[in-house]
Amino acid sequence: MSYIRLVFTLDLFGDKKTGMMRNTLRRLPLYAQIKSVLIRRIVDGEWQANQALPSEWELAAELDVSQGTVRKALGELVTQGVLYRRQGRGTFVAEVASDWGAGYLVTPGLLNEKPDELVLELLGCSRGNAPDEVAQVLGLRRGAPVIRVRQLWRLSGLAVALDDAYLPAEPFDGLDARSIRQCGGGVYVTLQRRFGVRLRVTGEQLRAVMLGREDAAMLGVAPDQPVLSQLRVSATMEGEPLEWRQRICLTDSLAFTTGRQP
Amino acid sequence: MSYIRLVFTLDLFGDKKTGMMRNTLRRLPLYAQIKSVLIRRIVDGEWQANQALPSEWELAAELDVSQGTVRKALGELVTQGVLYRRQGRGTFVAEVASDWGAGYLVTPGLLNEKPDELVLELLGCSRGNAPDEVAQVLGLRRGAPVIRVRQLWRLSGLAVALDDAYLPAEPFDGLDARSIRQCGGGVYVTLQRRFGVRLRVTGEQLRAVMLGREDAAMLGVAPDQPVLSQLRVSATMEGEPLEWRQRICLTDSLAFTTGRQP
DNA sequence: CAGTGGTCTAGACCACTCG
DNA sequence: GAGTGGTCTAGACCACTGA
Repeated sequence: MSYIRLVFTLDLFGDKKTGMMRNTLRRLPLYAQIKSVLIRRIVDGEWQANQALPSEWELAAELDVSQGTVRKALGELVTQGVLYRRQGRGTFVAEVASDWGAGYLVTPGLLNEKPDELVLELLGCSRGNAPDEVAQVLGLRRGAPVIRVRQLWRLSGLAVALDDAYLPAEPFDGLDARSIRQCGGGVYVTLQRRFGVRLRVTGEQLRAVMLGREDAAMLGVAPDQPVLSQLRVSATMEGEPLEWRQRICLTDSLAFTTGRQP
Repeated sequence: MSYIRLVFTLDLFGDKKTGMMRNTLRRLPLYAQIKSVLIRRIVDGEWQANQALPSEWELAAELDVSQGTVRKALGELVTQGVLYRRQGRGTFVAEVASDWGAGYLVTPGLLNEKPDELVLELLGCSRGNAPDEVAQVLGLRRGAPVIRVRQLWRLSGLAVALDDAYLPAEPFDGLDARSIRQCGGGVYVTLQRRFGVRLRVTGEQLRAVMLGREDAAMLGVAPDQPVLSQLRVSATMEGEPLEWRQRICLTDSLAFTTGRQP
């Protein structure tokens, strides 16, 4: 519409008349640029969770690309879990990912797909220095200031998992137990609402270890039993790692499935 | 070209002239039907592993659909891991999935992406009756005849995992230790080569358990240590479950990552 | 250089949802 | 019935590969 918008569009997308990108300007495919624009606008709060985006045709007109290109961009965001689609209704912003992450707990045996009803409980939020491993993964200097968040997961009252998350302190100045509780207890929800940062899981490792005395006390179970140790790194949509998290998960009565919740 | 081909095409795809499917004939989208045709031809051995398919345009002409539709079908098969693409070269049939499956072992810490060099060793292949859980998952009657395959995984000589796989005996009559060894020791490779069945993992569960005495002996390690217990069900491309597999995985020096190998 | 996958457009119709 | 996502086509150009 405006001059600003016109300049912006030309700069970002190149020559539209031909339907092709100018080679000199080309960095990313059009649909990838559309993705970035949409992510930016979602993170900036232009559309809230479970709210519908403009239709594919409206977005196409607004962004001055074809509907197919918008569709491709939306499709990738759906795959990434940022959006979801409902035929005949529209495209919607997904809820921020749960702190639990992909996968879910089910009764062992692979048939009963009982979705979990996990309850998250914040144990504490403190400041400290980054352990070497955390610093390395998050790209911080040794001993850099970090925020440590400890959480407990309960399934129908019983403790089933214990989380230990580290975030760089610098970009998250106001993050404390109160603000996390205010947002419902989840780190990801809090980062989204308070800092406009939307994280996604980028790496995960699993091991079987013996439950230590301290963790056992936190969980209220006997020590010296085998537990699933889950290591996870999450990053911004742009790929910058911002969270290192370790989880101890009891799997004596529940099994951990990989993949998304159905 | 021929009469047979014409009838086949019309029956399968409906009215091509309009570019739309006739409502009366419609069951699946065109691209999904193309997928089925391609899977059939791949499983039938029309193209071998790492061999190029005809180009998208050739397939489009042959199947009497547009290149875009072929592309969408190929794209989903790439996502499923059946095919892979190389820009400027072509679309190729992927190797049959390894018995190891998705995920891989790495040194703990999430940074070193050292791909594994796992060696598979066949311990035995015997016939027996399906345990109840296996029968239930595979849709067999209680005590139905099954084939049990035991395998050992080694990483630079050291045993790291122990597999216990069950398959229904009926469709796999000639399957024995000799034929599996002949195909390199993998169950999936053997099923593909000898029976034209291509399996894909459809479900996976993980738990932490204590290593039992017998399994410890098989692995040549001390019992009473925590190990990762992995339960997996695999099915044909059409979705019929055909394999139940349990794995014991040592994770004291190696961590198990989720997701595909990079 | 020819051939391949990768991107993009414009236009069309279908299937679903909801008022 | 209007509006949305879902599918399909035809045609074009780009970027990469390998002979």
